[in-house]
Amino acid sequence: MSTRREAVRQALSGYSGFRSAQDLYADLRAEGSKIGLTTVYRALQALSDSGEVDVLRTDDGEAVYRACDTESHHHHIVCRVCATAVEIEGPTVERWAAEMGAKHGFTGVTHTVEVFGTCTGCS
Amino acid sequence: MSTRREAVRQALSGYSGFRSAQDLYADLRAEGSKIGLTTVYRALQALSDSGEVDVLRTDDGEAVYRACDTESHHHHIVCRVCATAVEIEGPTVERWAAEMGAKHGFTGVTHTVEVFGTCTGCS
DNA sequence: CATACTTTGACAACCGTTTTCGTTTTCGTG
DNA sequence: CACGAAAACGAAAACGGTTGTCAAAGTATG
Repeated sequence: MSTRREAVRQALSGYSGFRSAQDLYADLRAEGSKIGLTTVYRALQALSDSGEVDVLRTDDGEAVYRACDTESHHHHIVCRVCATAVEIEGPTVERWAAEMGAKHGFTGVTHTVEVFGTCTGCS
Repeated sequence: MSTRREAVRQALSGYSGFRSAQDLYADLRAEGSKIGLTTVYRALQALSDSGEVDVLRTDDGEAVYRACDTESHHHHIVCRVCATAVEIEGPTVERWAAEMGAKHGFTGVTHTVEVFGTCTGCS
């Protein structure tokens, strides 16, 4: 496990919400690191592969990343004003997605669920 | 309302699932149309603005569009091989999303849910 | 210290999307 | 029908995020 990857992980875990690769790169450079953009992308990809961070796409196609507290599969409810994200658990959805897959003869079923709203502070 | 836009709308409604702008462009050209890619994008954007089609992003950042048969809110299960999409209903998820929002003090809660799998024909 | 292997980062390539801009089509009006 | 303004069109260039390339730097091993 390289130092650079660790640096990216730390930069990401300093935030509670989602952060884009470019943002993280800017953060690290601002801190004086000489890291390259390529490496940030590679680190994020590796972290995402190992399940240490979540990835999702914003509406304009940019990938955003988030360091998760828990290892398990879960979803988020994201404030559409301040982008704060709260982790939510959903045995209900998991079961529902699996059922729907089975019902229509689909195998290897996965799903993405994102919930958006306005949080208490922003409404 | 222009002829081109109508052509794009029809090309899209010929499919039951999601279709990318590039796919639609290829479809139209294959039919002999001399439409330009730019126009396809413009038409899709206009249709999306007016709420006639839904847009979402695939995991690799590409925008995909669908013309919905029903006005009502529903989701899809998409085959990751052939991209066929089946509409599914989910009172369960709707309720779950609403509950989660309320539980964390979020207002104006919306959600996106997409289920992926491999359909019977492709597995 | 020598060697093999991995990681790094500058830079270029990619790809879907958007913008630009000159041309064509559409449409209301005389 | 003819005319001119306004809208739509499409080819090509620009754009922006992401990924690939490759030589240099780092690291472990013997």
